[in-house]
Amino acid sequence: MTVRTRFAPSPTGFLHIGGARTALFSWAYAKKHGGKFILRIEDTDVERSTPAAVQAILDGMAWLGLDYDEGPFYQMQRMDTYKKVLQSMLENGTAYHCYCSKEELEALRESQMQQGLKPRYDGRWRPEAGKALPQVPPDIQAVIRFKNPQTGSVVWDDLVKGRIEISNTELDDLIIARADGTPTYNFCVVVDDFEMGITQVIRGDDHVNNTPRQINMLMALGATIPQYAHLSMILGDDGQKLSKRHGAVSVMQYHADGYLPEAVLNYLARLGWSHGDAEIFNRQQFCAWFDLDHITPSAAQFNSEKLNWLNAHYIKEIDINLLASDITERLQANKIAPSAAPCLNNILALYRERANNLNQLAKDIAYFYVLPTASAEDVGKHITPEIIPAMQTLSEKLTSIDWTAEAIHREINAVVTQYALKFPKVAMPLRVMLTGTAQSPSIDQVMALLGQKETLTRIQSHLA
RNA sequence: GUCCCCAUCGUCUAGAGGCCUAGGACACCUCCCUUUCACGGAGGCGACCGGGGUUCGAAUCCCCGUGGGGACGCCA
Repeated sequence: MTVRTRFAPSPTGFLHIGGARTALFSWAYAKKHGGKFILRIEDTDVERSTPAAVQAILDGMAWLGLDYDEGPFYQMQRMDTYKKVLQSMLENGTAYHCYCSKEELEALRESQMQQGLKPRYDGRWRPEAGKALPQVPPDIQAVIRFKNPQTGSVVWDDLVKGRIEISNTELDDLIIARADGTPTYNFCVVVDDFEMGITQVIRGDDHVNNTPRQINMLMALGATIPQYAHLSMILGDDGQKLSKRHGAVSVMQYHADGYLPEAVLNYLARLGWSHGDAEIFNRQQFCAWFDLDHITPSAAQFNSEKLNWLNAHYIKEIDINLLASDITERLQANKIAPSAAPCLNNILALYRERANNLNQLAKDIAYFYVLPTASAEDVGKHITPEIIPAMQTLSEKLTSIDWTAEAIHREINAVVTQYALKFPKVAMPLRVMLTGTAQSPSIDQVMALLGQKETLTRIQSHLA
């Protein structure tokens, strides 16, 4: 049987880091087994679903390079199918109408909680042989409930958590269609997983409790039960649960924050999954290695430091032209247009080795295209009155040489010798004058890239 | 409250009864490289939640605690 996995987000917000990992694992599992990966948008919550959120999910997946073989399917467009299944369940007695009002149910829940019981529907409208049902109230629109088995238990062998058994006495008759007739989550999932032939359901472990209900419905529909793999949640950097208010950032936020998708992907892959000691691996390698056996059942805490480390790695690795176009966008976002003169590719070749963030990288090289302003502190510390004569001499020497890093280096050395100084005594003021900061790669290389004219202009402006 | 799940360095993890004096990675510390800051290289610090079993032998299996988390919607 060919593997078919799916990612089924609800479009009520952006694609966050936990959802992205779920998608990644489902995607990788399908790739690994030569199967199909399906994207299904679970938009049956009309109140909260938005087209913007759908787009955000699509964008997030595209950015990470998670392509799907089928879909996106939208549940709201599959109403006819659900209605049909609902009707047949009503007919064969696996579902029934319930006329309880929301207030009635609320009261029931409350009293059960008070008694220390697990709140659940008491089955007052559940048809039973020889049981008299209440009078149908005229003013209430019925919901449809699934007639869950009341004895026995549901058992499945979870691919990450192992065997899980839940007694049917823990379950109640859940609502599968609202009063307005729209089907609810648990029902749509079941119908879709069945009809789409999903073989492995890989999802967050907040769904563990839904699984027995879904299995019961699947059985009522005569479906083959898929395998389930429940992934533990991802905690924030501080060990706290991720929430909209607390660190659950959109994957696109990582793009905005200067991360390469390769780094985020690699990081996410290692969060809860491992392949021996392997830490760095690309998409292809991951797909070849991925399996459900090496997923950790416990929750994982997000660690930005490690993401930074991976980002640094991929900034070094990425194709220089791709890096240049990314950095160009970031420069432009800061109203800086990289000109042809100092070649961006060459600048990046020099700077990528030391960067771990694209925004920082763009910021660090901005001085090539826009005149930097050094802090008074750096100026005062490095451009001292004593060094001015040496700088003046250097400036003169630099006017008549071949503009290469080697030649520049020779001239600096000559001045260092002439004035009996240490190399940094000359290099540091140059750094401050040319880059506006006290940190940069080798100053001779910086000068070579900056160009003779611009270099001399900047030096002179500090000597005048 | 009820049900379910989880538990190895600060963090991510390796670990399928002897390969474990518990390995790797991030972070941190030291040193080296050096033209500043980084990068890179070499070292270092640092963990099996507790208690009982089972076994010749347990990080690994079982039980009980403890701690954490999740679920209990006409949300998904």
